[in-house]
Amino acid sequence: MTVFEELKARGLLAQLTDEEEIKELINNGKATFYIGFDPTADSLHVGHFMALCLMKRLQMAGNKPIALIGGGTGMIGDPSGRSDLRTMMTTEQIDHNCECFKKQMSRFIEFGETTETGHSAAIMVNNADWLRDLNYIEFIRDIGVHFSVNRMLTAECYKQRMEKGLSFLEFNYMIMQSYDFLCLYEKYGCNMQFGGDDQWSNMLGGTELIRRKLGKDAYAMTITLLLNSEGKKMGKTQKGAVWLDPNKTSPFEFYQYWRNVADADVLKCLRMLTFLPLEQIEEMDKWEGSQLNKAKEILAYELTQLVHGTEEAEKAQESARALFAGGGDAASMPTCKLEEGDFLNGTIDILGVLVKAGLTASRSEARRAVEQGGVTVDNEKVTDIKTVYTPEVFTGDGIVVRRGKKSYKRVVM
RNA sequence: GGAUGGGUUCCCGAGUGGCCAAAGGGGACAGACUGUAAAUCUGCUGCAAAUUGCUUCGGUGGUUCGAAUCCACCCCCAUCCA
Repeated sequence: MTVFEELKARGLLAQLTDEEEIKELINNGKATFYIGFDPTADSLHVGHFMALCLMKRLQMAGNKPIALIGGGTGMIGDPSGRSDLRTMMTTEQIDHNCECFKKQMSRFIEFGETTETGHSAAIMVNNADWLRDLNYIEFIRDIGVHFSVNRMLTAECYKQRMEKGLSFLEFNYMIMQSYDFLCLYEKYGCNMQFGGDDQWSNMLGGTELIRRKLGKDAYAMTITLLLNSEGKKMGKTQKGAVWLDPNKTSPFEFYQYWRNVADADVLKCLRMLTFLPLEQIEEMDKWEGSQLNKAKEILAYELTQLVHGTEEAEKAQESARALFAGGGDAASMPTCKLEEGDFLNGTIDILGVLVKAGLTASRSEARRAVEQGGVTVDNEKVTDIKTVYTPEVFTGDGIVVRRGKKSYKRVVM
């Protein structure tokens, strides 16, 4: 199976400028492609992960990947798929985020020097290098002439914003991204750009700019956004994105997120996010009912392994099994340490413990949780909000405090 | 710069002097049911030393016994005009 066929079979392909040409290029390892990542936070998330997987797949097929970090475009903020202006970040923040991105990416993609031998080694560039020092007049004379405002306004990404308002700053985003493509084309012979489906209009801007400016052909292809069965973007929780940084989303939380996807979404996730052979996935497609739970476990394990490594994946799986299937020892259970100062008159009440452990945001919330029967300490339901604990119970292994079915913490001294 | 309509809690949205910590919906959380799923039902959803007190309706001042609600100025958003 060729790379192209595989991508297609996994349901990853969304829109392509020229299917035949792209197929030809990537199947034969003749593509030098780039994917841009704007440093909107200090960690990558699941959406980025998909893009990185795509990079990896194409790299394995002999193509040369360029990971573009948007230290320049991040200064502007992509309006695509947004209903309002992004909060502007300071240059320091952006640079910090770029550094974080760099570190995380190196875990997934093999980067290296561009040598004659290692022609498929990936390279990483930052568009801050050419965007931040642009001269406005020169730039709009040189690049700006090639863009028709009339046409830009018809682009989907701007249309949505016509109701809520769109600032001139954001309006320029497409031009910046197009310019990136042009620069990479000239500098590295980058002839292809990939990205999320929401990037389509920005990417077309680039191919068109290259055609107008250089009279050359460049291609663009988008990957399907990972949506759940309800049409919402996956990889988001109430608390925010599911991060790849273990300090922001622990391997266990990460595992749990995938362990808990809806029935309707498991197979799609397996196909789009994992590297498991398609035949194996097709086999799982026949599973039904509670058997799908097995598929969810596989999904969660596979992804945790890809992102956090085998050891962490094992640990997360162990903990999950111990916790939900009962019995066993939750080895890597998240722990919270109490200080002397947390005790008042030698005791701490259950509400205090819940807040301290981060299981509830406030004492009021903790109170409600207890009153509703959602709190368990060492497998015993706590019903009295006045329950207090003395320091002794936290010595040794401490106690296991559980809020609801899925959040728990070991509390020690 | 001018005219008009707006800014309410996580989101949408009601509220035009006290009965307002603020209707309704969504979401989130918890309970029942289950398969760590979905659907459904129930509860709950500002904070706390908790039958009470405190802080909150874009901001700052003011009127009033009392303001999300009235007044002044300011900031922000949308639409139309320039």
